Amino acid sequence: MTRMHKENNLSKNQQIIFDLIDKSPEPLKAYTILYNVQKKGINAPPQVYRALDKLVEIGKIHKIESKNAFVACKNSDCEISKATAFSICESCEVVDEISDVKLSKYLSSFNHKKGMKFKRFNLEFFGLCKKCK
Amino acid sequence: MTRMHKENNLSKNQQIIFDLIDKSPEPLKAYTILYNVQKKGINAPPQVYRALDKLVEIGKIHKIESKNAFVACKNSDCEISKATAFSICESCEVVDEISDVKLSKYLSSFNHKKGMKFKRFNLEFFGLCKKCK
DNA sequence: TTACATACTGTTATATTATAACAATTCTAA
DNA sequence: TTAGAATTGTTATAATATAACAGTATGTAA
Repeated sequence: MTRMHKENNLSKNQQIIFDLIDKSPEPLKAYTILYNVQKKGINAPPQVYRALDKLVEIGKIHKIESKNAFVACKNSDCEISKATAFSICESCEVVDEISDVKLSKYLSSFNHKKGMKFKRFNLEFFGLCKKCK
Repeated sequence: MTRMHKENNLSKNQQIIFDLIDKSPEPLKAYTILYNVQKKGINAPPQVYRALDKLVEIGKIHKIESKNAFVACKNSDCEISKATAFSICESCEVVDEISDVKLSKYLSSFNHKKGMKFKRFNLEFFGLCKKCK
């Protein structure tokens, strides 16, 4: 077994999969990732999903729920990983992570009337990007 | 073939499935719906998904993306169906649609720096509800 | 250094969610 | 009344995700 890459805090599989997502200009789906890492010895879905789960948990990537796809976090080393917002073009499917301090603060301090305490949110905007409109 | 229930704008299958979702205290998944409407002659997944797609399109129901489940719209006959917000308890899984005019206005008028024009958004808050915290 | 707990890996099988494709029926509006 | 649009029914299959189990690596505390 190769040694783990603990110097940067990610295990071997986590690093391979993070690198792939981080280099991708678009959100990647789990099975697209699988096909692309089979040459590196990652052969089965559970290996991909486990790495994805961990990367989401530590904020290195985010899941775009409406697309079942994953993007690397672009916001200052994932400080706001529990407060995510994305813009999604309905035509060309481009996804951008929105980093807007005011928006983030506004939502983070939003209080539910029914007394719920929020720890996390995910916001997905849909529309047409500059090119497509 | 039985006649369609056009008096209220929904087809037979759409009405059956909407009624089920509307009566449910919790979000329903597509296959849970399927199992529950088989006695009414809806036998196959495409019949369920087609009705769901249409109901989402016309704003009678919403999809909770993080749960792949569907809830009836509770907001004044679905006027804001293109601007949805939900609170989700991570412990008991209770989901509530948030109807907060200020929040809705704030997000509807949010402008993306990159010049994207938004037509729609979906916001999901996660935390612990009153009972669970 | 050992031994224990925790995290990670590999693997097979299967569960869950969703759509393609095609044929037929029903509805609606002109 | 008839043509187009929407809906239905059906079979098959695609796409997404997890269960379960066995083994390996790593950190840490005795």
